[in-house]
Amino acid sequence: MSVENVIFAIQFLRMKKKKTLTIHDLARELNYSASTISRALKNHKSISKKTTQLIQKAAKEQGYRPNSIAASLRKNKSKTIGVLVPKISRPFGSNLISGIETEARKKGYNVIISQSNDSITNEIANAKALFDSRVGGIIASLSMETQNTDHFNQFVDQDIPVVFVDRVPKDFPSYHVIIDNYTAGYRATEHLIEQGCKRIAHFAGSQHINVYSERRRGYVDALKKYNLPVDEELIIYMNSLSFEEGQQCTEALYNLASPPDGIFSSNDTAAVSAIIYLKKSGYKIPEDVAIIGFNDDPISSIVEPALSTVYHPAQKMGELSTRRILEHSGNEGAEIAKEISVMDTHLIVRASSLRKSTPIQ
Amino acid sequence: MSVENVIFAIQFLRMKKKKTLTIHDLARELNYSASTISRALKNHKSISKKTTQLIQKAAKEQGYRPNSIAASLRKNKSKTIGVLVPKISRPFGSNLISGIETEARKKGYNVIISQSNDSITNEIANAKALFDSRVGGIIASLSMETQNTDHFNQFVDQDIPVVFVDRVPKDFPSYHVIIDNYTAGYRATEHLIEQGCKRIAHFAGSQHINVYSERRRGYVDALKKYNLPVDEELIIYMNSLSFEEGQQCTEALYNLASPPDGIFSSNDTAAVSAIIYLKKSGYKIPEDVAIIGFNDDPISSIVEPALSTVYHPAQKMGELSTRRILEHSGNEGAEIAKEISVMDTHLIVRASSLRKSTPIQ
DNA sequence: AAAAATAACGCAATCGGTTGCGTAAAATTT
DNA sequence: AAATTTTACGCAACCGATTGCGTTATTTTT
Repeated sequence: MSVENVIFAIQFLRMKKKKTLTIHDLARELNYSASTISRALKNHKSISKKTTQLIQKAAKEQGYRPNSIAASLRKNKSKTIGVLVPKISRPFGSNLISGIETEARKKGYNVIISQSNDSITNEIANAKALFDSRVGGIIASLSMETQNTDHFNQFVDQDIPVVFVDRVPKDFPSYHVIIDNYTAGYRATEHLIEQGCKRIAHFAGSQHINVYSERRRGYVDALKKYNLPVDEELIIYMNSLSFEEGQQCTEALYNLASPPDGIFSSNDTAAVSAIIYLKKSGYKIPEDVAIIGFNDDPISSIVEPALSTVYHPAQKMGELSTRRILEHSGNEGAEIAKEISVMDTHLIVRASSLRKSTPIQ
Repeated sequence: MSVENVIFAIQFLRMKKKKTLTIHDLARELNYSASTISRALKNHKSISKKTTQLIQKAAKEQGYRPNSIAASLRKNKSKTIGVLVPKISRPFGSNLISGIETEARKKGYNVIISQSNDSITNEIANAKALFDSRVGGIIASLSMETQNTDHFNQFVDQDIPVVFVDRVPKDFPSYHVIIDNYTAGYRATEHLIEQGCKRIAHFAGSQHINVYSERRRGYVDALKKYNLPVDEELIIYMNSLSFEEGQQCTEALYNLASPPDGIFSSNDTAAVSAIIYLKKSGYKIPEDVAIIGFNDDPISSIVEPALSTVYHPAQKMGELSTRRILEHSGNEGAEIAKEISVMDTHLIVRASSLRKSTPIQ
């Protein structure tokens, strides 16, 4: 058996794994240097038209695919956006990500996702992982537990753009993409007042999270504006705003001596749970209790009566966040310390809050 | 101005961007070679305990973070799983991804997502992008349009494990993670028959997609088994199984001379749209029409009457798919041509199909 | 025609870990 | 004590693309 044969045998065993074509393979074959191949493939002007075409043609024919890992290493940054959200499987999370993915892929960026499950420990670990893979930017929505955001400093230090979405920290030199939660909370409450509610309860979330404290602030101010008393008994602070928690809290709420005739919930899930609980308990919605939620989740238009809610542009927020990252990546060292983008939102009035019997104006 | 000053000035301008610590920086500082640092950080046995501890301590103190891009390049594969689904924002998509992310992160893998929006063009482009970023494995659920899967060959050629989930191709040498759609369709239909339905319609999806053709096959066989006629007029082939399409098709269906008394829908969205349409039209659910859907989306337990459906373990399927990838990556060149994992599912019977008035047994 | 400018490409370092192989020193065996 | 093995580490190539700088050949300018 000759040496030739041995080599052949080994190669045969490895045949399954075809070697991927590199820029150097093309260089050798076409009698050009790797640099020229690289430049030709990117339409660099210093390479002649003829050569460029020849190289591109050969690359295409032979199915050359660039190794973006190598490019990333060399350029010390990857065309990748890291995403850090509490939960992917919630409508907000998946719509946000869908928006990010759509916009990112348009520009040739990949999207790496991670979820904190509302745990700060996970959030920190995920931030590390995203950093290690040298993402070109990061889009984050904070976990319920997050009070300190030091784990995002590493990105700023490297001039890696950070965009906080929806649940954002108070002070952090980065991009923010949010909605006006205060005004939304105000308008939602005002709407209930206009529908004749006198005693309006509020399902609140953790108050160190901006979205929940702002919604609460809007709620309180609307009551004050219309000279309604602010009764702390009617503000229910929930941990998760889950369906189960919503049911329990509603039950407690309606065991009060004087239960509310309206509920502004900080999310749709809890609002829907209230609707279901109250209907079962014999209350009429919206006649006895008018209800408005937040987010416009799919369930809100399915429940009966259909839930009034605040539209939350999750998909659009994802798209805008991505654009912010890409803009920043375009002009390195942009001198932006902080930029807040407030996206549009509006009430969606459905049956759960519309008392046809009491037209206000 | 001395040269020193010039350099200082330049460095000052760049100060914003702190240099990241590399293995070589540590090597220089600790008087070891880069190889030793690298090995020590991975607890390689050829490095003494003392040195290992010393190096790990220094690395930790100085906040060293490995550049996983560099590692990926050298090892020619990344600890990254690529995901390709039709739509992230649908419950199935987001739950699947959630499962993938959970399992992947546990093992230190990143997850890159992409959505085809049910377009074959996007699917091909996304497959390319995932290949270019040299993912360690790929998990895919086919688009509605996909009939040819050549764009997945590049992964097989490189021995990059491919897992198809839910919507899978007929013949492809890879892992498959599915449910038994035939049996599920059979049981769902059987359930309606047991509830006294005699004329059962079926909302079907594109028949070149395995999940829809299998469900249809189960439906047909159940009818035959119970000696009910198979009326092609009652099998509605939809394109998207969307809410709107569901409503339109339901309308057409109930304009027939003899409309059905039961509907087995291939998804929950269309089933819910039928419930809402029929209720509005004065039909009683389940007395006049018993309905069962597929997937167990959140809306199915919110709609009234609550929708009976087939449980779809999306999250679990994501977790298992990920495990398949990791197993394969563990033992290179595993001789697996094809492996099909069928996950458990079951009926969830709710009010929309439960005719208390007609207990069969 | 000489000088200058431009076009078209190659060289070689670089990004930051990883790893096969080599080697000196220490430990163990005979 | 000599021979052998083991321990602990370094050298240098490597992964594949990118890019500053340099070098011819060609074209343009004066």
